[in-house]
Amino acid sequence: MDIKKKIEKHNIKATIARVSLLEIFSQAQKPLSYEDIKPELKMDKATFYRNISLFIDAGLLNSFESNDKKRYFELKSHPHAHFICRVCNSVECIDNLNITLQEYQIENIIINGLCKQCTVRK
Amino acid sequence: MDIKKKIEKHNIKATIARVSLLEIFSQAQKPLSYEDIKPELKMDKATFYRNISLFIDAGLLNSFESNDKKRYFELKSHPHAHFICRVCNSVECIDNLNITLQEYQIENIIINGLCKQCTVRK
DNA sequence: AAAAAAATGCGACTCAGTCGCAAATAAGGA
DNA sequence: TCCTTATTTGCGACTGAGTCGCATTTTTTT
Repeated sequence: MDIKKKIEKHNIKATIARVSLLEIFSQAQKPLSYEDIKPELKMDKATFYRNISLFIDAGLLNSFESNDKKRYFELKSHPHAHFICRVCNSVECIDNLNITLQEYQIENIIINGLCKQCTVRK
Repeated sequence: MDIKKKIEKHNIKATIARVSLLEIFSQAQKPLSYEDIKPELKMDKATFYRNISLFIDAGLLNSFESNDKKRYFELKSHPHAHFICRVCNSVECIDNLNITLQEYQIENIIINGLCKQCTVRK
């Protein structure tokens, strides 16, 4: 089981709850909010957040806030930016965008505005 | 009264509550959260949020989420990015960063990571 | 000045996220 | 295998941002 090893590599015990949680993120193609995950969640809300924090601290997960007050989580794979549409609230991953800032260490970039579809409709 | 005119320009009635609210943002040098504003707030929480939404829809204010689960508001003046530090949670305005995305309309950019001070301390 | 429309305050509510604690599960000896 | 200890989990209660309906106040219109 690949995921189990991935967890244990970070000195975290691979409990059933944790493996199933990371599995959800592995199968997703884009960031997920608690609301997205809730239906298929087999653990308590508190446990969910505790494990999410654990994964974030370990560097396995990334989290950021949308403009619609939702917090999104995703697997920390390759660094990339996220575009969040003000109108339709969709979240898109933006690759091939390289920004550097002197003396700052960038971990995530969120761009707010109008997505392709919503720009056209204006 | 400058602020009053600014509000009325957007077809919004310049009530006392609204003028006082925009005044707070005019005097601030950086984005403010509800928590920051609360002490000097003279209106009800509901009214505050209603007026904030109004200003945002009118394009007078900008809002974005920090990584510490707080929502920040600021006057929409010149377009610029924001840097939020994962460690000290400080919010900094980043000028002279120009990013363009084909077919997307960018309204705000939030960069998460480690700020200058916290990068050094690592 | 009266009637209609908009803005506000109030209270109740929702929902994400947190915390303490007790029960359950896992790990480590002897 | 049994006992002890450390971790993890579920449960319930709680906080705090943000929303909603409704009655009251303020503003606008006729």
